[in-house]
Amino acid sequence: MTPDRPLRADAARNRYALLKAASEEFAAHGLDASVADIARRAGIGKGTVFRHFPTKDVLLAAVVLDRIDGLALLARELLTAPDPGAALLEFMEAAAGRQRQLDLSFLRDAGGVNDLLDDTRSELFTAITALVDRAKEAGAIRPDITGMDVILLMCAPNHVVSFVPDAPPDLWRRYLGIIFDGLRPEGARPLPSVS
Amino acid sequence: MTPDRPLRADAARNRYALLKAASEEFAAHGLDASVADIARRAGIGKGTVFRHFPTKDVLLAAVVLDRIDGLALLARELLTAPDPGAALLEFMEAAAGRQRQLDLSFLRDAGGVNDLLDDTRSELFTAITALVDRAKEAGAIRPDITGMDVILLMCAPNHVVSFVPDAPPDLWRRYLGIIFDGLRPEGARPLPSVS
Amino acid sequence: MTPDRPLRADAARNRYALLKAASEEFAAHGLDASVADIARRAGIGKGTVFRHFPTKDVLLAAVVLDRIDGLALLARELLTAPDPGAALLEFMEAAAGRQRQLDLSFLRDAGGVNDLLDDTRSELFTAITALVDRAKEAGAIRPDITGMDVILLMCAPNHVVSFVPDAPPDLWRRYLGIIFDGLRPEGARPLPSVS
Amino acid sequence: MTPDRPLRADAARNRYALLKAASEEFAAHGLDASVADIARRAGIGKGTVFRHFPTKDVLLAAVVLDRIDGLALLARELLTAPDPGAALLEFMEAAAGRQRQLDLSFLRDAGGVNDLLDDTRSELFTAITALVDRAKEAGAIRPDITGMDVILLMCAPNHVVSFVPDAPPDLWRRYLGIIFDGLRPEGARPLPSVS
DNA sequence: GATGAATGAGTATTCATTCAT
DNA sequence: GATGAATGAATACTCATTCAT
Repeated sequence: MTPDRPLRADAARNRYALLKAASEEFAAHGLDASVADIARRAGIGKGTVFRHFPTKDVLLAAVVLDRIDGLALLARELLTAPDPGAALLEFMEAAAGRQRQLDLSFLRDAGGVNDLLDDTRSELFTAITALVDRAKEAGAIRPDITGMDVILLMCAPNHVVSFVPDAPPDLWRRYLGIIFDGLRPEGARPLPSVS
Repeated sequence: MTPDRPLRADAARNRYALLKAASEEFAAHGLDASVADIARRAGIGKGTVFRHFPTKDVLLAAVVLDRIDGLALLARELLTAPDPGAALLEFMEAAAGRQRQLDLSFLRDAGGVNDLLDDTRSELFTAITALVDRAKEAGAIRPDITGMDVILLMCAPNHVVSFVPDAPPDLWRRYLGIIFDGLRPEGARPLPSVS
Repeated sequence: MTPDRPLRADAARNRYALLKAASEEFAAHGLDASVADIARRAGIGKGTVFRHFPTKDVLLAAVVLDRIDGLALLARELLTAPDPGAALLEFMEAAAGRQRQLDLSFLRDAGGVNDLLDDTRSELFTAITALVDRAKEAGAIRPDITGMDVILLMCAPNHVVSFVPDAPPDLWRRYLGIIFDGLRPEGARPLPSVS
Repeated sequence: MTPDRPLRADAARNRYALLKAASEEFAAHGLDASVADIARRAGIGKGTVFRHFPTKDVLLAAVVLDRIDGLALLARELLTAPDPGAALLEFMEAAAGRQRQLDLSFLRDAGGVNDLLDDTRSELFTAITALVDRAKEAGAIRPDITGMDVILLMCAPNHVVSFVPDAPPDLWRRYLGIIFDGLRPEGARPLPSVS
């Protein structure tokens, strides 16, 4: 994330605008977002994009890294919240809310490009697992749920909503509510074992 | 679906191979799947693809129609099953299972090409709503769930699993289990109202 | 023109319909006329087109040959008409009139495919030259005009008219009138010598 | 014609080479000239063609505009020449001479793409009509000739010559001579009235 | 003999990436 | 350092021609 040596002021400004623009374009058009559009939205030249990120894939990885990093930070903060169940819910809400701007699908596609990214992903995973364990200990969620389950399911509400044209902006909360109720211990049925 | 007049034997074989190959390629590469790759996978020439389907969009619509049609059929059958709750779960399992080869995202993208497709989509929606209503009357699922919720959520398990590299082939069952538990009346919390 | 051995009745019918359709399609769309459209217009299958003419070029040559042959016939008949000047004008009118269905541009593009075509072209040239010589002897046209001039200029009126969208169907007569007046001896200026 | 702001040196060079190559390829192969061939002839990449002109049609329009603009300029200049008949002949000679590289057929095919083109075409028409009127007043050409006649007929010599393989490069002068004699008042016959 | 399904080379156009300015 | 012009591989689609039915 922090580059090897400090950037010149204008370069830093460009890098920031670039990441923001890329995040928005990727959110709007998926992986098909064109470098030209990203550059235009950032108000810089196409060549400058490639000066900052040698390929489009690396740019994508940087955008994803930004997201993951923010989520990992939040997850660590919530570890000290008083109500573990509420903390987990709050985390999932925050994740879904931010994600609306950038489908975490990209998590899937941005692997192998950047070691830092893999590290940050691990940190996120660790923090979420801790959140989940606390919630389980508090009896807020059923015991057969793992951190990975939460990571995976927190992506679902936005994905689900993406099928609805002109969806109200907080429709995702409905699906997060349902899914979170599925995580609760009340009325839980044993989950199928997976081969 | 069934073409106007019977196809020549080779044409029928090609059409079948083409739909299968298209389904697989679209599943693997999304809408970016190239016609050339589809043709190669089907073992036919590029031109033959266009003889059967005048544009890539129409081909996509045909693939999607195949899926939707099968699902609608199943949903109608399950309307007469003895246990309404089990029937709904079975439907969602079948949907998720078939969908593993073709992300229903395509539901979203293949509109407007084919009237038959729109009709079949409506039929699917009607049948699912009936399934849901029966399950609600039987007390198998909470009363604030709609047919649309089910349609949307039944897409989630596969999406969720798509983030897992080398996932076991039935991992999706785990997430369907969790989500279905979220649909149950036990321990249900009121869902957030949506603006 | 006459094929090596007599065709079966249906084949002959097809061949005739094919030549007619090809003539019309070439007239309407130029060399870009598609074999599929020609076949459709003739009411026969595409494969049958290729049974009669091994390539599109050969089909074109056959169409052109038909035209040339008809013109050559007419030119020979007019050699015995009483007024040589009127005969030449009549020939040019007939040529332009028929040509409206098939731009003789094809004369240019259909060479080298068919010996018979080259022969017939020669016959046409001979007959026209004779028509011109008679007209010159009668003082109806200026002496520095050759048969080739007439061949070339008789194509011009239709070409000229092709630039006019929605041209009245006999606009070409206006331009043939002007050009023919240019062939007359009255007011003729010496033509530039050509290197 | 002159672009909005000065092009970089290399871009200007490319643009010029591109227009030249396009003009030649269109002349040689008509509208079927391929963009790839044009690019190759210009010595630039295919993509560069599309940077300069967003579609093939626009490129064609640019080529045609170049021609028309030059002709309109010349026509306006000749309006002040001392001998109106000679001025008209000179104009037609120039038109035919330039046209040898680009059949004005394109006048017909490049419409609707470019407003400037339509305007320039109108200017050309106005100037030619003025040239013709002056020549009529001077008695150099017959009174029943219009500006449109001249526009149409000035295309004819090159078309006529295009049928002659290996034609001497100034053969068109011969046919322009004949046609121009047809425009003269001496020996003019009434033109057929057109429905 | 006739048909039309299959083929694949060819076309216009896009876009990530490189490089001259 | 920044720019945007140039590049060419890739893509959807067409059509003359071949060949199984």
